Amino acid sequence: MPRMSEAEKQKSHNKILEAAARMLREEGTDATSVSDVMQAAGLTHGGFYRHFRSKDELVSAAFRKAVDDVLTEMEQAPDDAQKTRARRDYIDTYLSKCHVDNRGDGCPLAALAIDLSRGEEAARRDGLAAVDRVSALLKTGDAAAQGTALLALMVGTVTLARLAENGEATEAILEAGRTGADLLEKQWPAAD
Amino acid sequence: MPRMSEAEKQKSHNKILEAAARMLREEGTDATSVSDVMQAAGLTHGGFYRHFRSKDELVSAAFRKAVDDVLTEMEQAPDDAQKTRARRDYIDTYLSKCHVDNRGDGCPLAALAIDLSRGEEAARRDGLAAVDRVSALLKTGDAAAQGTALLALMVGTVTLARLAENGEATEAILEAGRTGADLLEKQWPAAD
DNA sequence: TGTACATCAGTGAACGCGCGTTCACTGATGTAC
DNA sequence: TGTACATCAGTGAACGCGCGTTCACTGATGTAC
Repeated sequence: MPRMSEAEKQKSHNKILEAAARMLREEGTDATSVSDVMQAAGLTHGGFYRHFRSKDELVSAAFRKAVDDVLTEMEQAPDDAQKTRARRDYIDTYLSKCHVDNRGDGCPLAALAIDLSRGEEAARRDGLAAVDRVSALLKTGDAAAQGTALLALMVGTVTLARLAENGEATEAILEAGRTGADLLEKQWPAAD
Repeated sequence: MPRMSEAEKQKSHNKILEAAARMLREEGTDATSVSDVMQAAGLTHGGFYRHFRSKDELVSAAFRKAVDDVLTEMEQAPDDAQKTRARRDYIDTYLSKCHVDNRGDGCPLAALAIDLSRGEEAARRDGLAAVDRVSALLKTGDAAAQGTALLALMVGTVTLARLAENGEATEAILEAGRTGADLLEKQWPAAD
């Protein structure tokens, strides 16, 4: 059966990355095994090291892919009106029960920031780069800090909401987050 | 050498809980082994099951202890003036570099909320109970949602700040969180 | 108060298991002539 | 364009290792008389 063509290899590579990006967000880095990822990608574990040098490298690559997936739409907005709309949609979707219930394709920071912060320096750098990127997209004016605070509130809200099992408690936490986000958007103090 | 007296057993029990409460917050639930905890408590791993039925039970107990440790001071404030002061201190300490750098005796929700949310129902219940308890202490008026939003912002801020390695980036994220917290405290919309 | 005995906290070897990683192997792919 | 051969993507067995948990054992503790 082997060997596959270069095009086939690229397809396998993408499948592994996609499976990892989903599973890592669902279960965390420690609970996601290389074998599980390879199986989800339709391959066997032995071939993993033709694609990545280590599990750590996969985690980094999958995290960056997840960030790209989640942000491309917002970053591609051509003008200010579109940007504002994309930003609104992002916040509304972020603070929704759907996001809380679907970790696998949700915010990579909400799912993995703690794991990354406990890992190697390279992993933390990836995480921090994502923070900067999302913060920049979220701010309404000049204040970078506004975007950062908004992101922090959103990450915290979804993290806490994921502790709730019944819809009522989840919704209460999300609603608190929405009210807070509104405040941070509209009342952020003008830069000095 | 064995057997120890009941008093000695209680001391061992407390040592195990304290070691676990610290190590779990530092490394997370998956990366903290029963053997590591027992060693940190000055015991050998085999005796663990005289104290807890499983690792899951230890995680729950240690999380609850950590929440108690972190909140007792604030909850014991006798009058409103003391409560306000304790609340202020809590927020200031929470959003400090010291808290970012010291996971082991920091906020158990910032350290473990994700792990708990991925675990058994009992673990999630413990986490949600902690959210309710802290939220109630953080709100300034009648609005429970205010406390929840403030907690979410604080948890998110420290989580993101822990991705940064150098003091400058950490401080920028913390400062954004502080400004946001101020806003949530002072500008929260009056209840209808 | 003293004695006989059951209890059980703590020890350390052992259990089965899944982990990340390595390796010999297969055979289609890509390349050099 | 056809042929010979090196490359290497993917397979599946195997590696050492640390995990959570169990267990036979020890001997001081607590209890019953």
